[in-house]
Amino acid sequence: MGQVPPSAHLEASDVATVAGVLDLVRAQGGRATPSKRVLLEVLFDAEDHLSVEALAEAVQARIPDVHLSTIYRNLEDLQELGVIVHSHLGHGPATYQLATLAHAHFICEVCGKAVEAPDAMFAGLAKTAKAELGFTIDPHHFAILGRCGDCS
Amino acid sequence: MGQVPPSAHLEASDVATVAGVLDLVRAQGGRATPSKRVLLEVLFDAEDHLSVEALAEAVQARIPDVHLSTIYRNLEDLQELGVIVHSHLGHGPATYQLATLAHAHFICEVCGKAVEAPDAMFAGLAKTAKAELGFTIDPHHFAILGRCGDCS
DNA sequence: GCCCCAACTGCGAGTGATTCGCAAGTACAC
DNA sequence: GTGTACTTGCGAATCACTCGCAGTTGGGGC
Repeated sequence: MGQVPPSAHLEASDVATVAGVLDLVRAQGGRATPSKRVLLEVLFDAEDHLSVEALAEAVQARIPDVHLSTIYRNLEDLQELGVIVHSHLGHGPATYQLATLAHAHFICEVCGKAVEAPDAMFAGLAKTAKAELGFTIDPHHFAILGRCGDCS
Repeated sequence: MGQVPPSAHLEASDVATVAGVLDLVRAQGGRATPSKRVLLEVLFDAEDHLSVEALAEAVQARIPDVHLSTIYRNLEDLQELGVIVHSHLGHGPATYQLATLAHAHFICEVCGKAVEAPDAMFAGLAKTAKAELGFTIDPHHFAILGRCGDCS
């Protein structure tokens, strides 16, 4: 800790640092445990989404005895706090990342390549879905399949 | 069989009837087995997508001893032939339906309601994805999450 | 500082969906 | 009819999680 004042009246804000998230965890009645801290450090360091397997490997590199079920439980807690999200990039296990970095994906069903899709690309669909179906879309959760340029 | 001539030179066409699909199966070196026939009848009768569990129940109502793994294997074969597709409507098991009936879905992440989305709604996204990323999208496979009008 | 207890953890077993290996069964080309 | 390659039933295996439980520990309260 350092850049965050010793609490007093912090309000679920400053989720931009590991320490900030741990303050939020405590504010919600949780505990700032080593496994949670290291998991957060890994997530903050990650450049893209990670599978639970990859997360576990990274966490266990620093704390060897952290059990997979603990990773799952911590991920679930952090999701409930809204700090992270998971998404499904095709079949296979889910991937996790910081909520602030969430984005949509196109996955090539031939070569498996994942392409990140800018949110702006979904503006039209979001508008139509809202207007015609009353539906507010969140395009981040499930990837959209298709074929990349090389495989068309 | 009846409306399809006894083969001779049929060309993977007429996939609009059970008999037509079974001809295609044979043409590709497969066998027209009872379990495959009944599975197809169930799929042709179905109005919407069915889970493997529902399919198995319907098939077993007519042929009690069909094993789940047989259902899975037949579904896989029919997918390879392009006759059916499966899609994921949120977490939970996949659902299957005739390829000709495939469409996209919006799923409410609060109440779970599934809304069918007309393909036209994706025309803009398809165009932009193609133009900007070279990506040809197939929006049918994974549902898009969000909130329905009632839950917003 | 110390205490206490709810939150957390490791561990192993359980679950749900799907896949696999194998030996017995059967569709269908010849 | 016959042979054989495709199918099937069955049970075990796998994969991604989830759960129950008993022991551990963070951190608010004194």
